[in-house]
Amino acid sequence: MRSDDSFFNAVYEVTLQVPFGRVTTYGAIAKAIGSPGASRTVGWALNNCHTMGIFIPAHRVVNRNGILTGKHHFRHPDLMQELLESEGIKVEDDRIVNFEKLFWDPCSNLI
DNA sequence: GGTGTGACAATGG
DNA sequence: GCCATTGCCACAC
Repeated sequence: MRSDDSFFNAVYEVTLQVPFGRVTTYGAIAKAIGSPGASRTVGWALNNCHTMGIFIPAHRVVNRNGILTGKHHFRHPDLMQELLESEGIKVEDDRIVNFEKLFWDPCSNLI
């Protein structure tokens, strides 16, 4: 930390800016922060987010297939689906329903 | 400074 | 159309 947390911070910023009831992908976030190939590192950053002691709506972040890959990394595996359903997003078989419609591109909606 | 890993993505068979 | 492999970038040891 404190070395190049700009990358991590960028990931958190984008993730926090995901609108209510919307979801995005690791690749989209990576691209939005200027590293389209760092999709894996995005997940890494989110994993460190809880290590830092801050909360990130990672439940809105899924892989390009719309699958809740990292749900198991939450405090409770079901919490991810709970939050998504609470936002009006339907999750079936750990997958986002109407993922294409709910997909939010930070690069297009960035302020 | 090199190696391994990590919640992915894209391509090939 | 699905399974397996490689590639990306950044961080931890």
